[in-house]
Amino acid sequence: MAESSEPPSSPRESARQSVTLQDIAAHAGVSRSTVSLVLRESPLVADSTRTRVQASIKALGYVYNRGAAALRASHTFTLGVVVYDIANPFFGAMVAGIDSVLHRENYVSFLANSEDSPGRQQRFLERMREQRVDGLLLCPAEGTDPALLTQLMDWNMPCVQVLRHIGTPPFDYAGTDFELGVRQAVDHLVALGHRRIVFLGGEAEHSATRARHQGYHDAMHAQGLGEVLGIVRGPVTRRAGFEGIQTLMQETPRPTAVICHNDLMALGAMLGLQRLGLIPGEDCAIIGTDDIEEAALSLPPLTSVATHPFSIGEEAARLAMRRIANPGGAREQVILTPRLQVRHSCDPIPAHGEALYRRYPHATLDA
Amino acid sequence: MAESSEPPSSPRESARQSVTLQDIAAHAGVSRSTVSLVLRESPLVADSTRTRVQASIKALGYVYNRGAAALRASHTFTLGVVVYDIANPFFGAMVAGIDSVLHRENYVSFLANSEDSPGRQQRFLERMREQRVDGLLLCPAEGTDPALLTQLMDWNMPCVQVLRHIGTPPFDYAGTDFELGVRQAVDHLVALGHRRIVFLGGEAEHSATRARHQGYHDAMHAQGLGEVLGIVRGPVTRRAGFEGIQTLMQETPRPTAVICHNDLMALGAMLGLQRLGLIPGEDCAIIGTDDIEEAALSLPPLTSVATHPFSIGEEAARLAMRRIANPGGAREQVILTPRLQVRHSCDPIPAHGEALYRRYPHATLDA
DNA sequence: TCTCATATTTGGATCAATCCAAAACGAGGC
DNA sequence: GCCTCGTTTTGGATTGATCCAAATATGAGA
Repeated sequence: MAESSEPPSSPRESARQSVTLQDIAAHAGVSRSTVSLVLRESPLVADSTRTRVQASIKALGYVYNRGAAALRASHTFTLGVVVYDIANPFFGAMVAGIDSVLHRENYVSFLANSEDSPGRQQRFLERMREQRVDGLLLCPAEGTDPALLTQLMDWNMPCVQVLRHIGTPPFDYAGTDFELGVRQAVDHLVALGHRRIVFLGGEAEHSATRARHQGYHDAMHAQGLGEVLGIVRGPVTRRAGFEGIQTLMQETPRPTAVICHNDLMALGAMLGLQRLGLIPGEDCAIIGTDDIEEAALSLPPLTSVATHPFSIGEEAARLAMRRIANPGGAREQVILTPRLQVRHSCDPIPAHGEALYRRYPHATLDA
Repeated sequence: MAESSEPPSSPRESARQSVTLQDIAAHAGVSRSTVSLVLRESPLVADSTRTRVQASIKALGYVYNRGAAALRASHTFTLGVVVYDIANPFFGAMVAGIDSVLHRENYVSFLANSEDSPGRQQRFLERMREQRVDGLLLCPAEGTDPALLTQLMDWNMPCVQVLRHIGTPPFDYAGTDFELGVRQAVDHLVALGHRRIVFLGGEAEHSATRARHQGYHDAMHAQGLGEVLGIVRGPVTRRAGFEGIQTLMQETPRPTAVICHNDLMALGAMLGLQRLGLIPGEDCAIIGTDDIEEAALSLPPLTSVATHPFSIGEEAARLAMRRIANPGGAREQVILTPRLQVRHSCDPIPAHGEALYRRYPHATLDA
């Protein structure tokens, strides 16, 4: 129906169907099998043969058919990647890290954005199974049933969890030490003289949140501030930061410092302070998590726990490569060390005159 | 070698190789062909048969093999997507838009980050051909040879260009009206009383830059400001904005307003002003392009030409679906209309006392 | 020159689906 | 009871590579 009589515009020799191994073999005077070996860069074939075959491949304009190869071979050189919010620049950087490693390894990846919906995630994973991908990189959607891991094992599908994890060890995982990160933030604030330190964000539904809350709890206790204030649970969006801090600032006594679940929240929180006519750093210190690029550009520049998304992506991809090469090997957890990137959102600014921020009482998230 | 004697942990019946159409057929008492028709939701099969077959499929735990299907069928329900900077939140949003459409259409996509390298892009495209993807969504890397389009036609590979385009029409394209966007920015500034308006950024190596420059040129002439100032070409990164504006501010007479190629540059430019002790809006108005999420969060909130990346992604994906369904159809260009999102980076702030921004003379991109 | 080990090459079976032309079925009409 | 026509179903050919065991070529040493 949609089949025109002729391939519209190719004066070349794509006229016939398509060139196959068989054609190359005939042209080069060898067998199909030998051509196949050349394509796969097998050391078995003699140099002279290899050269001849390669010439034929070029001459006939051969195109390798991965689908056909995959039918028989055990690998597809293909990976599935699931993130839950690709619009978040943190994940953009992470995907860039993944891509850089896969490119070197001659792998290619399917990407899906689960939007934190376990159903959507599940559909994609099933599709990946149908595509016979060699493995998965998975940032599990919030609320994912831990049984998913068992399912993937049943499927015999290597899976590296990234950033968040579900189920119980051992599993493959690449992420950062969130507990340490929060501890660094708390210690930094305490050193600056803060005691009323709140942790803002997270619903405790997944590991990355639990780890942060645990880190906060432990660090506060270690500093002898255990019960001074606490954790405010909630979503982790800009808006949640914007609104959350405004609520916090109405409490008495006020907190003097807030550590945010991620930079998006922290940037929202700074805007929220401004909305109240307060000054980030002076009226309330703010620390974010992730150190996305934007963090350096806010006013004041945001102090943030750098979690190195690009590196996490690289490590996750490398781990997946190792697991694919050795499916039975011991599971690994690659935990990067975060680093507190100190900027100016905790500086007590020497007050002189009207606070500049108060010039923008109209600051909102939408305008 | 890496083959353990037993699939490690599946008490289920994945014990044997894998379930094929043949097995389903036997179980349901029909032929292979019928099962295939059921899988493809053909209206040919009788309801009773369909039900029976579906039951068998479920009972045996069948997994569709896309590789095998692709070998014979004309479609793979697979797409290749190439962007040049996935870490840029603009592209994150665009990819999210693409993903949302593809998900509805039961398509799945390979993603590559070309890093604006034509070589890397070419490698990926060849790989996509090997994978027999049904089509491509391509944001061409800077410096891509226009002959690429001819090559893709030779390959018989549908391709929708996004945001940038190479070659000459007709081709499929989805993007925004950059010329109009810049015109809106210029007109807005002129209405505020500005005359010394500079356009900052772009190397004129690709369509999206040329269109912006053209739009600037036309709008300035329409306003009778043709030769007042001009375009400063260069890279389009945050750093370029940061440094570019500092150079501009040392010229005499200074520009009073700067329109930036994208928001990243604009955010960098605002920081650059602060570094000089100048105030965005008051000492120099700034307008960005894209209206990424961060734009609302800067201080002052950035006025920006909204280009709706999510919608562009959706439109591009929909166009690709149409082209795949009808390869011979007339090429389409889907051009969205940008909208000037006015915030406060052009407000002449009533001066009172020391400018708050001057409190952060240490503002840099790295700290 | 013959043997034996090593280095190359090969053909047939196989992977798991789709395509297609033809066969089987079932219900009306004559 | 036979014929026709539309609806379902089917078997065989086909897609294009890899796997594997066996065949052949090559070279060194006796």
